[in-house]
Amino acid sequence: MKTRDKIINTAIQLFNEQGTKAVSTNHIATAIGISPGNLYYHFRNKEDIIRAIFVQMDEYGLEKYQIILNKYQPGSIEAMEQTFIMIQEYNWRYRFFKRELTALIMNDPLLKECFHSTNNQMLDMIRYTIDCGIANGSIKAMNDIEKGSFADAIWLVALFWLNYLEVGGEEVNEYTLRRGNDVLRTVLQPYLTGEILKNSTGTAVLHVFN
Amino acid sequence: MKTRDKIINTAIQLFNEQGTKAVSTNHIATAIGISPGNLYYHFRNKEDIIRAIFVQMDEYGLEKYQIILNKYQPGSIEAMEQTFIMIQEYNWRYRFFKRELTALIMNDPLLKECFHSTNNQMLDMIRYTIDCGIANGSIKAMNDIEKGSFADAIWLVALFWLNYLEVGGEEVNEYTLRRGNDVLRTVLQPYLTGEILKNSTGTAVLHVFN
Amino acid sequence: MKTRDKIINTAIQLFNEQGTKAVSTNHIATAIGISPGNLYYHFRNKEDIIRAIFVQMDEYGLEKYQIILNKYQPGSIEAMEQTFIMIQEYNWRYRFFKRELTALIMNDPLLKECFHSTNNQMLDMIRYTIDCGIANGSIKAMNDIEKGSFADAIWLVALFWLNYLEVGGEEVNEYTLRRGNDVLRTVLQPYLTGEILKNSTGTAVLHVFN
Amino acid sequence: MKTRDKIINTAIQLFNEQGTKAVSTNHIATAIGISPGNLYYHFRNKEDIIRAIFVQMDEYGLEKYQIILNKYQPGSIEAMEQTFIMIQEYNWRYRFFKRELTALIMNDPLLKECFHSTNNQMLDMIRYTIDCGIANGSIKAMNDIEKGSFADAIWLVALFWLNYLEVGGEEVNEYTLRRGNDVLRTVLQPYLTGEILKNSTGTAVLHVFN
DNA sequence: CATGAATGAGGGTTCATTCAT
DNA sequence: GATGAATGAACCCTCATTCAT
Repeated sequence: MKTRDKIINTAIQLFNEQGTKAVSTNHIATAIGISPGNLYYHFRNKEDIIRAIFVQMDEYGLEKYQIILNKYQPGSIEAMEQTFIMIQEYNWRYRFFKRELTALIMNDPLLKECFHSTNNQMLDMIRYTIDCGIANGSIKAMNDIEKGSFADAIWLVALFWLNYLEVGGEEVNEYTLRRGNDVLRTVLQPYLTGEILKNSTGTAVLHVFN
Repeated sequence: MKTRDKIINTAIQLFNEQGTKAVSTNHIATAIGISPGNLYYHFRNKEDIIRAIFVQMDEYGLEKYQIILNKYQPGSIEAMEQTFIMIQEYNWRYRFFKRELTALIMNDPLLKECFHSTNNQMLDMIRYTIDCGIANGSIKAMNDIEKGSFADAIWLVALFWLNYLEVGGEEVNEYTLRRGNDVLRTVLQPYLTGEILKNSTGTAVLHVFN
Repeated sequence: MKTRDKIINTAIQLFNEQGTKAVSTNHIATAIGISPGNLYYHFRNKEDIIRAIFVQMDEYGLEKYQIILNKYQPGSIEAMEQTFIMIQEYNWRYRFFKRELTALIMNDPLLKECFHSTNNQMLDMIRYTIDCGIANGSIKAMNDIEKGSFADAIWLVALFWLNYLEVGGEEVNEYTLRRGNDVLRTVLQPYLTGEILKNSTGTAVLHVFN
Repeated sequence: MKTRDKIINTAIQLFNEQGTKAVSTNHIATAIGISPGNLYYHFRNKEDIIRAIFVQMDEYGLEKYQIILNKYQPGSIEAMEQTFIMIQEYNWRYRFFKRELTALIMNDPLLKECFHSTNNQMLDMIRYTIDCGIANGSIKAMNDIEKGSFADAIWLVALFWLNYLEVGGEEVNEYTLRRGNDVLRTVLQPYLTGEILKNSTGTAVLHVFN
């Protein structure tokens, strides 16, 4: 693996374990076995590393989402569930990021802009998915205000389920993630036309988190 | 005002504005106009300040909640809405705390225990409220698993609406808080028996946030 | 007991346990249950406390020595043994002082002078005792140079036996103190005329150290 | 000279002059002309410096002792005298260490263990030397208890002669060191078989202390 | 690409001491 | 005699960052 990638991956791991403030650039360099100077050859500063991680996050998320879109009908229940699972896996993989999001964004306007752009794209996708669902009859019709709140509710659950678990002192595992899916379904189900959501099997999640 | 209270209040303000890591104990002391030594006369260390803030938070939340319970029927829609508004105000007042929650809890086991205890109490209250609602007929009957997910959904929205706004780059104001109420209603409404929730007027929120 | 004496006694105890640098004036005040201001009403500063302890030490040592002189013939073996035991008890009671002696003296010229004066008095007493012993025939005759070395040897053992134990990682107790007496006898015996020193019974030491 | 060595040497010098507590890490750094950060690049903390000094002490003492063993017959009077002179030189070179020994050991369990190990080795060597002396007839026969006291007496004088001088307010110089040798001889001589110890010329000491 | 010694500002914290009450 | 809040210098140590090699 290239040094640059080693830095990014090691940084992600250490940030997840200890938080960005507790992990110094020298810690990262030591963990990889390179010199502090070398780290600064590849990145201008610590923020630069975090921004690079964000770029990776972005690409990773998009890629995974494309896979889902290729497999499942947009607006279908399956697509929604798979997306939720994917987002949880994503949130777990980069969990330091969401945990410290506000602080990170406060200190780095560039990152702030990048993040908001991505976040808005995701919300747009959700709204588009809802529109698809309404169009194909799987979701009940609703006006724009209702649609906005519905999208917010879904995105809120997807975004913060992991934080909700952490904050509640619960481990992140197959079972607690399935519970997240149940919560999402609690929000979704009343707005679906008829088809009853199958119980999540959790298998998709299972092999992802280890 | 006593020095101890000045320290707590100034710390809250600076933590909210810049985050706990960016605010040094000397910053706090300077902001108040006292010596660094004096700050350490009143608190053993930085964590001690944060714990003292948490104690204040706890008391503040309980007090506000009592006021609501004295005014509104537990399990009623009004009580829920008022509680939601109250929680948002609370979250805003101590917004650094929720933003950095995981990191704070990671570094201070004492705080971790305190927080989990409070958090579980809140969840218990929500479940109790749901039971009241079911008992008095305002909420549809549901089994225990459904009830668990329903409570999680409600608590998730209440806990993280502010973070959702911050993360989305939206200001916290009367309008965005009302939207939070709308999202909560999106989740609640389908599980209510008949009575349609009135649109939130937002007046209660209005004078609270300035 | 008067506050001033409480301060001195508590300071001795804490200094013995933790060393003078680790024990702050506030620690002393807290340990007694008085305010820091009150401590500074009784003593001008920390050094002043240490000097007061030294004065107490001096009086204590003199007093104990007088008791021995009243009971035993100066220059007799019994007087020497009793004196040795007394000095060990004294060194133990104020053990922080000998441990940190050089450092304390370095930082306080006043204390330095006081200590040297006392120390010289003790050496004079030893030389006088030797003279007595030679005069009454219990100690072999020797020239002045030999007498000087002999006095140094005796005083060295008496002064540093406790430090020798501490440095060697040995506890200070009845047994190790008796060993100190044996070492002293190893130095003394060859210079005595005929009378064989009785084995130390240790009883005198026993009830002193608890 | 390498920075690491500069730190060690400067630390020894300053510690000797002012004591370990009075000398801050910043003092050391300033004295060398390096930044505080650089000092902490080479040593984890202040204790680490002291431990490094101890390691140097150990090596230095062993090396010097080997030289003596190669030149003089073990158990011979010459070897003892040379060793005594060497130990005084050693104690002077690292005089802060013996002065503060108990305090240093109290605060650093690692150092404690290291020191005790070295100290026991030295005592073992002395006992071995006595055995050699008895075996080759230069030291009178004695039982084990006597041997133990004899070894303690010798080691006590060797260890604390310098402290005895400091505590007595005497300078450390050629003359006072020779007096130390005289004291040692006062203890030794009665236990030697016949050969009379020559007066120490002190020449070996002379060129060592400047 | 990479090293690693070096920088220096700043962080949390302690403590001898003061002083108004 | 006594209180206790307050001071401020100093301490140990960290860390993002630089730069000669």
